[in-house]
Amino acid sequence: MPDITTAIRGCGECPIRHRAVCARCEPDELVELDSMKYYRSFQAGQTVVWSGDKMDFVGSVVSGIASLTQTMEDGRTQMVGLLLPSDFVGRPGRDFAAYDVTATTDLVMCCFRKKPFENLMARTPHLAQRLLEMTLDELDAAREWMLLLGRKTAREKISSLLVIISRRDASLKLKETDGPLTFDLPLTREAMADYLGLTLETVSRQISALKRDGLITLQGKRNITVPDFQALMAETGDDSDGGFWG
Amino acid sequence: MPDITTAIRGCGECPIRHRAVCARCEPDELVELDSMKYYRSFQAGQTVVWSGDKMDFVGSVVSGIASLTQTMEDGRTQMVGLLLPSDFVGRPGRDFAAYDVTATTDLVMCCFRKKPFENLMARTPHLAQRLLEMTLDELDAAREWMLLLGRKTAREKISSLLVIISRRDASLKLKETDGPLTFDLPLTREAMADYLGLTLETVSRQISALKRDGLITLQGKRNITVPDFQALMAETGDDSDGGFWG
DNA sequence: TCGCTTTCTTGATCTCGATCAAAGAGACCC
DNA sequence: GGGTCTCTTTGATCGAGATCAAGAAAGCGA
Repeated sequence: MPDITTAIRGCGECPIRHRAVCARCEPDELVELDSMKYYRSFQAGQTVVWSGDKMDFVGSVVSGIASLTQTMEDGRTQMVGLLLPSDFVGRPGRDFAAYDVTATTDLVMCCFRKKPFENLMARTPHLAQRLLEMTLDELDAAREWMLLLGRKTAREKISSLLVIISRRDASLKLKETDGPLTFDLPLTREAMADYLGLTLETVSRQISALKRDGLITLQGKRNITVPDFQALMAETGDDSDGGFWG
Repeated sequence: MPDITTAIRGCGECPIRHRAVCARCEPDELVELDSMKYYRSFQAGQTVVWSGDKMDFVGSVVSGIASLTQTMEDGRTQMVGLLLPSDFVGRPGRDFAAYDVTATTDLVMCCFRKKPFENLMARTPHLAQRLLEMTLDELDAAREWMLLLGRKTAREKISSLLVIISRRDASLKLKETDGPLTFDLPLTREAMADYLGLTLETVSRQISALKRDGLITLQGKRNITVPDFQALMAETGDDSDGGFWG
């Protein structure tokens, strides 16, 4: 059982972009495991690292969801990755974060101090191969997303996102895929918009439209039921066989 | 010096999606190097592999440019990667192509037969680490492109593409970056549109607009001069320091 | 040189999603 | 309960880029 040797709590404001002024970014909790790794937990909405900041660790998600986002000077933002449990973040050999990493839900990460991790990698050939596998998967996902961002309509984008989330949820629960499927959206409308390259109003309207058309039903704002998965799939524009995400 | 032991000229049908109309796909030339690798050359426009086809090799670009594209059932296409000399394509451990790979210009590839290559990888730890590096670079590029596809305007997209191409061209020629910069576009308007998530008409209009505004001049359709690189950069929406592509 | 094809440009119009604006629905606190 | 958040929905309008439609320019083979 890990021993809590440190617990830090920070504070202040978080003005996006001009981060020099940001005094409280990471009121998180830190749990020391050994000389190489430690757990850190974040509440939903907290920032793990800012793009460009020094990042002296790599890590993987233990529980919860984190997002990678890029922001332009004028504030336009695009989510470029969603990190689920077991996903890896950080680049051995690079000292600065390339993206903003944010906790989308409550989040626990297992962090490895960079130097020891790099040493481990040099000693363990299998580790690089495993990371290569994972990175290639991420690259495939990123390219799938490029098709979505570049060519899909708003309705197709929303449907695709719902399909992906419900698929993942179903696989976690090991449920059969026929019959109604119910799950919670782990993202706000705004986060969905940032992921899909839309505005939050359009996201809201398209969700309402899918509801109106009987493709989904809502309980509250975040809980979604898909009565006919195939029907929703047909709205995504993807091959019916499921393609990459299948 | 490699010995030409085989020279094949291939052909047939291409039954992927609606490609049945395609009568001749890969009239390429093959140059055997050794039991593990060989060269193949393609003319501009030829297809290296179709998405979903069996792919019993991995390879890297020797000269020319290849593109990775994804196509939806109704024909919408999105380019998801541009392969420049030294770039790698194919995934060890996967037997089928995930994307259409097309020669954008005349192209020479160095192909490695998959099995021997996988054996080599198992024996050579450094190889996986090198591939990991390259894949992480591609992932960064893909994510940069996601921001472009999701959030940039048509003018910003075109400017970004021109900046990337001119940067690469300048670095190949080892020219100083101040002063006018001249280069040939290696892509048709349609290919640019597929890369940028636009239509070819919009690409054409935006290029005309940049010309009208004095940011570029054209000699013919493909040869572009950038009189003031910083001015063009300012149109991309990116940080002035160049960010990832710098 | 003359077609013929491919590539590119430009114009007119339309539409989907953005933008601007307001109000509803919860959650939380006092 | 009221007050004040944040998140979400919905309406009205606008505009960037798509679509439809001609042509122009360039390349190429006969």
